[in-house]
Amino acid sequence: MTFEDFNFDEKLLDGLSSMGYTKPTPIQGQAIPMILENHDLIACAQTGTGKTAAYILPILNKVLHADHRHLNTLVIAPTRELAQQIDQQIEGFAYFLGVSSIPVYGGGDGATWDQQRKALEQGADIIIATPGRLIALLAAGTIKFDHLEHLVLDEADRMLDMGFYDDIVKIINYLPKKRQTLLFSATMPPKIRMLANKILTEPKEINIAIAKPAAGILQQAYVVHDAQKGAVLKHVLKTVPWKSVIIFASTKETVKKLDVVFQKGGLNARAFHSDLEQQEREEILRAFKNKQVNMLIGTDVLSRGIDVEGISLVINWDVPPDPEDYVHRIGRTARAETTGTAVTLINERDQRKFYSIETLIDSVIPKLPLPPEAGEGPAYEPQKKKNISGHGRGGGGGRPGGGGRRGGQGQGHGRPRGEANGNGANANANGGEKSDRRRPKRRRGGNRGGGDNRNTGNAGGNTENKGAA
DNA sequence: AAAAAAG
Repeated sequence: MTFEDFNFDEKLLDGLSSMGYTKPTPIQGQAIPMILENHDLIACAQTGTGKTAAYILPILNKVLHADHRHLNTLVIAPTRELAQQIDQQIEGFAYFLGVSSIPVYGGGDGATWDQQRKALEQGADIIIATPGRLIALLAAGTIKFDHLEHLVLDEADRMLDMGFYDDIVKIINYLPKKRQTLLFSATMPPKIRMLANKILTEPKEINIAIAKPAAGILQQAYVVHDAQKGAVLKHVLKTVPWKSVIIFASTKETVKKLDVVFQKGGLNARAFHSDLEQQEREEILRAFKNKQVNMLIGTDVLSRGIDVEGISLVINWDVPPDPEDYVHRIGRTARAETTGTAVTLINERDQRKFYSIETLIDSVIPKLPLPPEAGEGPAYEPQKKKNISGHGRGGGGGRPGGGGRRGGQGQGHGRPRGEANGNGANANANGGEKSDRRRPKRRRGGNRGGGDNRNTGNAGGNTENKGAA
């Protein structure tokens, strides 16, 4: 299949080939014809699947022949950075097409507000907005959507997580009833279904996304006490090759603390979170993309959608509260057919959360032994039972970081894609069917045995849960 | 149980 198959306008095809687009991704192959046929669409897909182009290209093809005096398309996205990025991607094509787009989001000073107003007065074909500012502009009467033809909700699940349900409904009340609506979401929880029923008409459905990280990502974890995180972080930064790295933490406070440490260490790092001025956020991201800054310490505001080349390493200082966020965090590496490493530090409190991630992605992530300088860590026992005090398995030999057991660890890195974990644990070879919703209740094999840490008896633990209903 | 987004 090629882009020629879609009967795109010559100008768009020229643009595509000069930008190096050759072959549609799976989601593009499925979504583009449906969108061209004016169907509403629910698409389960993550970033990194070519999702943005999947809706932008057919919309651009239609906008080419539309009346350029009116706003034609509204894209709503959860974060400002994502809105910017979508806008930039559109600009890339617009260059060839004479189609215009405006990003609209808050956080700037008064000047930004005025700029956006002015830009809107000049008119544009496509507007990419975050909900808050959009509502403000609608309420002020600055934006008129009387002739809108397309509405896109990007990362819809994320937006609902962030409490935007009412805002979205409010925005939709300003839109013409007759329009094409496209909803993209990484997951399909009931709330998304409800929203879809409310705002879509006889939608087609596509399901591309498997909550499964790209094949090029080598995933690893260390089971640690809090006090050991620093030493392990250092070790990882030293032993895994990287040019640009993102270190994720779940709270702004943690990000700020880490930043202080990094600055003291003289590292070329910047913190990234929502307490920063928007201008600063933009400047930092720009510097990171330019490689003037090579380390970013960020909250989950960075975890979705941000596409920066050359991030070969992602470190999770902690386990994200929402398992989906894990997939998004590590998806910042290994973009565009490259490979990358994702390392997660798991303390005692986070073990259950990490286990639910392993369940979600249906694979067991290897727990590496701690480097000697970090000392000995706790065991990985996410399914901890309330043991009657005294017995239980205690710690005998079950330590992933078990002393002296480091043989052959270094080779974990830089492994070619496809055998990321180097063991059978990645039981994911199927095309990604998620029939496997079971939730094992039993304690798994864990790291018992202290043998080859890459593959400790987890498989065995998994087979048991058939009986559990 | 945390972040983000309007000001």
